[in-house]
Amino acid sequence: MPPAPAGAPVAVFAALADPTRWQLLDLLAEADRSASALSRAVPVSRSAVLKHLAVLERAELVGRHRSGREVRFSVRPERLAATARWIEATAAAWDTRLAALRELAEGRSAPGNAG
Amino acid sequence: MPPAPAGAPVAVFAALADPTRWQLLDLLAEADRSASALSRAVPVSRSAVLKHLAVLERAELVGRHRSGREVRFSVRPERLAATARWIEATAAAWDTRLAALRELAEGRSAPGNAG
DNA sequence: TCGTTGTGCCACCTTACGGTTGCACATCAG
DNA sequence: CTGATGTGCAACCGTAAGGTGGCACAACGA
Repeated sequence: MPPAPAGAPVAVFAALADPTRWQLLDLLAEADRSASALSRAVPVSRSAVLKHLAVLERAELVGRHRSGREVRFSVRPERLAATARWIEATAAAWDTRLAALRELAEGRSAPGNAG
Repeated sequence: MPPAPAGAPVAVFAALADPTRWQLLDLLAEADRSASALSRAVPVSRSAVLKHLAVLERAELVGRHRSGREVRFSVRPERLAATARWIEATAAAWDTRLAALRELAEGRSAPGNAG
């Protein structure tokens, strides 16, 4: 159990914090696409799409691979799964603290041996 | 299983996308504190702390309760746990798609019966 | 070859975000 | 009452983020 969320995957959260980026992830979850193809499916320009893709790539949420003259992007589920696990552990840590507090409030003056 | 991440908890991700906010969550995970107390523990002003808390509160990651003239803030693990579950499901959906694709690449022309 | 489509990048604009200071008002301790 | 501390705003500031258009060059198709 992680005692304290010292180094949170902030880059991943930041990447996930934009609705347009989720649109792109949505599209990429269906099928790999190029930046140009994506820009035709979302209401922003290719340049904007490219920037979003760069953010997602830095967060390791998407990958790229050439296919002829095209550059296809694809989702990377592992990073997302790892983040989910990390969050879960953090939530559990919070919960543990609150449960201990609740125990005190119950009136059980000596909850075992904690100092 | 969610077929597609249509409505992602973007507010939560945005709230989690700032290191200072994580500092505050860290502190609050230890014990409930007031905005003033928090501002003494982090290198930013009380106003900045207040703004961060407002963001976290909107994302339902923290809660508040008065204690005399003070307003104490506390972490809310459920929202975080729910987000973890949501991410997990999304990652699983991505993984499923990629696994199906991989199956095709394997050469198994008829992957069971999927349409 | 020539047109079309895609990439890679740059300069630019606008707004939201993280941060600050400042002040009026409430509340607790002496 | 008085001082100290805390809350609740509001005004303001600098920077980065999201978005745009444009252009040169590469690669595929007829």
